Amino acid sequence: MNHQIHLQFTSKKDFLKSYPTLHYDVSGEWFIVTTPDAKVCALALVSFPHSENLLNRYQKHKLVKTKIELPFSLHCLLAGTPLQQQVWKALLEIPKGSVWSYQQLATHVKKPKAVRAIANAVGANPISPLIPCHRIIRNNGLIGGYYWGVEEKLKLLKEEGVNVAALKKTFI
DNA sequence: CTAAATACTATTG
DNA sequence: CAATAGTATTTAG
Repeated sequence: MNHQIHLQFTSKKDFLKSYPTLHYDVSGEWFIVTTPDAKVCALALVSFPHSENLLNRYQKHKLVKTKIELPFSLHCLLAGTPLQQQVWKALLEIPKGSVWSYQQLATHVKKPKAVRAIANAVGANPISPLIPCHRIIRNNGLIGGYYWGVEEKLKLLKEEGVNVAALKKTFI
């Protein structure tokens, strides 16, 4: 997945106003939602357990099944609350191979006590394949939740060279 | 506006 | 360990 990523943020309200209609399709292993002008709004693996839930999120929009091909350069348009946008941007700054706790992430966005809300924002991100949300773990070394399952999360971390065993010192 | 919910954390027993 | 209260923010009603 060596795509080039352009991120663009918008509020949910504006998003609905600007794009009452969305396109979606399954392209290869990707389940993909875009705007009519080919900006990616959501991306998930088709193996995603609740891929219909993803569409649920856009229930206020008109959803049209269209043939979509995944371009090399991804222009993403993410609709979210200010906090979510902040969190998602911060996630992209996490260097490969390192893991952050929710606490660190919260501190990074200057809201050290909002960990719980931050966790919410992390989980709400619609393009988990692009945003390294798997690099976030709980403070005590436990692996928190993951949309695609904890196993997948661990696998991704391992591939990035993270010493997973050291993380779960108190786990299992 | 209010109440419920949260992919968390720190503090108890 | 487990239960619980506490925290900030989003969502739903």
